[in-house]
Amino acid sequence: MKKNTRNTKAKAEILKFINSSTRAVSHLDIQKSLGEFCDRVTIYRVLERLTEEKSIHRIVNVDGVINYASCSSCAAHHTHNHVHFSCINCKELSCLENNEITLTLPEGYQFKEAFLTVSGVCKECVDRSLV
Amino acid sequence: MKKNTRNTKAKAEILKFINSSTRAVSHLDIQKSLGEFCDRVTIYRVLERLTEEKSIHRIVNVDGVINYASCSSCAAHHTHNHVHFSCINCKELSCLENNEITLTLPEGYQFKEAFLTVSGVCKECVDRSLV
DNA sequence: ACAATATCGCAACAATGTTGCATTAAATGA
DNA sequence: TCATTTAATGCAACATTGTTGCGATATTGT
Ligand SMILES: [Zn+2]
Ligand SMILES: [Zn+2]
Ligand SMILES: [Zn+2]
Ligand SMILES: [Zn+2]
Repeated sequence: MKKNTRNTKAKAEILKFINSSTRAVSHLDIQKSLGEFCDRVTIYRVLERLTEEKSIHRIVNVDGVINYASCSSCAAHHTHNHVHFSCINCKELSCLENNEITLTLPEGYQFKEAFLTVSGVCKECVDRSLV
Repeated sequence: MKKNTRNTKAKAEILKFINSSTRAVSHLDIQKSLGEFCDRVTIYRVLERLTEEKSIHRIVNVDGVINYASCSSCAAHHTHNHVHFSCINCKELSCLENNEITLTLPEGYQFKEAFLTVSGVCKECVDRSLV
């Protein structure tokens, strides 16, 4: 028996925030944005549900902080093996599309998923520092 | 004026543990291994120092847990851009040598470092499950 | 509308990481 | 060797982040 999920205000609001953001957001980002809208714990649980439903995907940043991003752009390739970019200046974490990677594992290893994050300076920050 | 670091028992013991391990280890792994040898806080501070001194390097696992591994094998290429492997079964996290990756960033972006971790099943676990 | 139950809020807890400060112990040179 | 300097430690207290249990609430299929 499958358990059916419900469309609640918290879920809608959180998904809207994630979808409207150009970068991946953390639990803390969401909490700050929503304010007193809902409880801290609810955010954790909604994020878990949204991830299970594949409405969003989780990205572990280079510092270990878990972030979430919309899956709208991923819908096409159906995988989350694409590259993520983490700006060391503004801390932006975003998805880089059209960046496939190929690699070979040692003999006997089974591949499941690739997590690739590149750190550096994003275009905005580069432009700002040149001005 | 540079601040000189000292060779203490805690530092020696922690580095020995990391170097003698075939996989990357977490703060918790070290704590369990050392027992009452030194304080929890000391481990945090030693890991920070060892990382600064580039005796070890940090690897963020796919679940966000920070691990540490020896840099002995990295000494040759002087970068930590190599691929890491995370076993979904035994949780092993290790460095994969001889696995260079090339990728292109969008126009205007500056590259600094690449963090690539592949999840899957390690050889040991594959063999075990086939028996 | 109503019953079933997924979800929520709250409180309490657990895990992980940080900070301040008095004490200890490396490293250095006399 | 011994005294001096100060990096490093231990401990306590705190901060942050994530989890769990449970009674109350709200969504959804009928
Ligand atoms: Zn930036
Ligand atoms: Zn992505
Ligand atoms: Zn394994
Ligand atoms: Zn490595």
